[in-house]
Amino acid sequence: MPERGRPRSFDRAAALRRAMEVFWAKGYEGASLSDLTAAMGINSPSLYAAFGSKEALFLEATDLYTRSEGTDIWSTLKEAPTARLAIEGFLTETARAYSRADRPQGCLIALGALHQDSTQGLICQDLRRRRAENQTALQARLDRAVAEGELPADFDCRAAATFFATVQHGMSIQARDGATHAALMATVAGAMAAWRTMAGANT
Amino acid sequence: MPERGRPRSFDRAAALRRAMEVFWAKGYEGASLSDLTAAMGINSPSLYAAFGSKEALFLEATDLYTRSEGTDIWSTLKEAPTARLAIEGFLTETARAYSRADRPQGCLIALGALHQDSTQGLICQDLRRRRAENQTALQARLDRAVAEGELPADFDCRAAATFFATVQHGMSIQARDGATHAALMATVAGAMAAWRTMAGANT
DNA sequence: TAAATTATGTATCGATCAACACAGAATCGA
DNA sequence: TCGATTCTGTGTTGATCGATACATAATTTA
Repeated sequence: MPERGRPRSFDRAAALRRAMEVFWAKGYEGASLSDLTAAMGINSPSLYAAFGSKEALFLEATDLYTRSEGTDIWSTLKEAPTARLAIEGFLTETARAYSRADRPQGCLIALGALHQDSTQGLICQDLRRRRAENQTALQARLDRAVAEGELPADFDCRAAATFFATVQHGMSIQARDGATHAALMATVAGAMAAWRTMAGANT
Repeated sequence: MPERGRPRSFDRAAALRRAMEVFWAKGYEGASLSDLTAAMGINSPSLYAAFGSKEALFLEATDLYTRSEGTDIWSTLKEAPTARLAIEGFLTETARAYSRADRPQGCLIALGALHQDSTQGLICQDLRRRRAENQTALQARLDRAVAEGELPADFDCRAAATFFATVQHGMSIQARDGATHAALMATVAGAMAAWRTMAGANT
């Protein structure tokens, strides 16, 4: 019954993916409707009919980003057998994802809208929430390791999660500056050097 | 002889400082001429007469930023007696500078223009150059420590500089997300934990 | 086939963008 | 005092921003 009237003549999911790539490369402000409609292959009335507004399109695009581009990173974090391998895998997957030749460099969540503004308060807030959720996921993995006795009880999971999340954010800027995969891995190595001090050499 | 014709009725240096704060808070794209002229207390023709264009104003503002806001961070790096204290001081000063209540949070150089665009290619390029210079300064300090025998000859100065520069970039995003000074210091502690592994426990 | 419904393309809306034309005002050297 | 020079405020420029009005096309239900 949702099939009444003239059917849509374009692939909504494909158009959303194109929009995601534009937002990813140019940020929310930097992506104009002209950029978006050109990449999506549609005219603006079709965009508004299908997605509602530029804001709503961005929110849907970030959702798609999290579901498609973020899965490797966050599934590695959760499924790795030890906390150390979880953090190392998390950062290694980040280095790989941020330096893919066929994708914009860096992270849409980290770089999409950093300057709060009256016209994009909602966007900023949404990305900020997503970044906070990521940091929470990091901390949850470390908390689990403490609960399972893998890490000492006095391990500061909150501080460590803050640190590793910050490193990941920095890697977005580094990648935007054209850093190679090897350069990003140098940062990963540095972060894992911190791990050895924080968790002890035996973990 | 530069005093001919009607004298300027506003303080050019003070106006530049106001412009710097607007760019710092909103980024290059996000700062409109209305924002700038309102903060500077002048009309747009005065802005163009005194600074040339929005682009030129931004470049002058980043220069002022480097000279005024960046001095503590980079003088600490150069003047600290040991490499370890240099890095620790560099990061500690960063944490302080990025979380000042009377300033925008994070760094103008890191956050001012991350999305390359035809209209702001020059701006992006300039900020990128400045970020590269900062990383070079970090590496130079570490190179010096190796040359002086403070660090082992096989210490990877380039990788370490990449790592600490990346941490600093991440702290800008962290600060933009409202991180307290204490939270930023948790990241500093993480980075210094890496130092202990990289340079050995005795440095 | 007719009525209802939804999508598309063209063309445009008012608002805002960065930048400037122009005339009057304020200082200079002569 | 006077011309030359430079700055200031008002008003406006063409371009672009995000978002729609409107007529037409394409489908479903009756």
